[in-house]
Amino acid sequence: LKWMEPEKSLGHICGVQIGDKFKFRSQLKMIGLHCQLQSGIDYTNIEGKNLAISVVDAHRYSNESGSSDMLIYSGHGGLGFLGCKLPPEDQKLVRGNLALKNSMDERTPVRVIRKVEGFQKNELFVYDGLYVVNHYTQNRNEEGKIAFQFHLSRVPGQPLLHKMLNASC
Amino acid sequence: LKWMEPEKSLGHICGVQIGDKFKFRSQLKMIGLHCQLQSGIDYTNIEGKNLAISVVDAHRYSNESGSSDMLIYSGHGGLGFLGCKLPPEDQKLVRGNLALKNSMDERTPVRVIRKVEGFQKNELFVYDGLYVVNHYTQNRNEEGKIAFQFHLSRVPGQPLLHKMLNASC
DNA sequence: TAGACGTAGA
DNA sequence: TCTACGTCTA
Repeated sequence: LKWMEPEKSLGHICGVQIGDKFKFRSQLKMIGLHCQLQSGIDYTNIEGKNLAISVVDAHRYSNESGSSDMLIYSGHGGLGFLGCKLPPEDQKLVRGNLALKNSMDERTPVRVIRKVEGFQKNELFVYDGLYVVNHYTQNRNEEGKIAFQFHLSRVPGQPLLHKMLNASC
Repeated sequence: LKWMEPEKSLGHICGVQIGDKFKFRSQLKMIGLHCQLQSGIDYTNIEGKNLAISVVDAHRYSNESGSSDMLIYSGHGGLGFLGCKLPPEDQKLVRGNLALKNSMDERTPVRVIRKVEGFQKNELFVYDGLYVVNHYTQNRNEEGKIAFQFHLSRVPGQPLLHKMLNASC
């Protein structure tokens, strides 16, 4: 018996609800919510174009979350993650970054998973539902290197995450 | 129900035989053969002294295995593993390195697990039985940094590993 | 072959 | 907080 890789798809995953919690990235992969074990941006080829299907905000880059329905997600690459000892480089519009741009162009939904503080300092990954990429910026960071920021907004009409979290306490 | 960490102990593990194969480091940890997920040297405090209980040779450092009953195991640290992009440093006689020295002084056995090529390029971890640390050297490597090498020899009277591997093919 | 928002223990 | 002979995908 061989485990079948779940097919990568856009939008909600059958059986997974907003507020569902997971301890390990491997669990996100198992159920097909986010199929990358370490990479923050997951994407797949849909009709010849690479589209982002999910992102994990584990606070390893300097993301920002102004309000509960906004997320500013840093692009990958450039060795810009917090605590990296290697000299910084420019980020490039490739792989996950390019996929997020394509998702913006196509206005396709992106699943968002957030790492949150759980009971007794345990950290958990929580499914926060669907977002769309409104736009992205390409700036130079403090080290003078190119860095992307993708501005996501939560698709309206979904249950509020903090209410789901409180409900399950 | 909570999974109990196996107690770290010297010598053979009950139920594990020489030649037993494992795909993941997490499995070595589960059965208590080697309780570090990434670290190559596992050790524990026995009567006030840190003694090495197991090492994994995954060929990430420049180890040498002259014959089937010898193993020259590189110390950890100093960023000396193959492919490391950071500037090299001196290794220090701490943690795993110190534990291997202590094991030498006490002549206590050290379990050896080797990563080997399996069927169709699959790599596997194989239990190779008990070794003792005969001596260690402290040299300067090509970059002029201090590096340890621990010289282990296989405890006599154990089944030959290659015979066990052939037997299970 | 290299990159990647991991994970647990010291 | 930092280290560490991992593990998977592209």
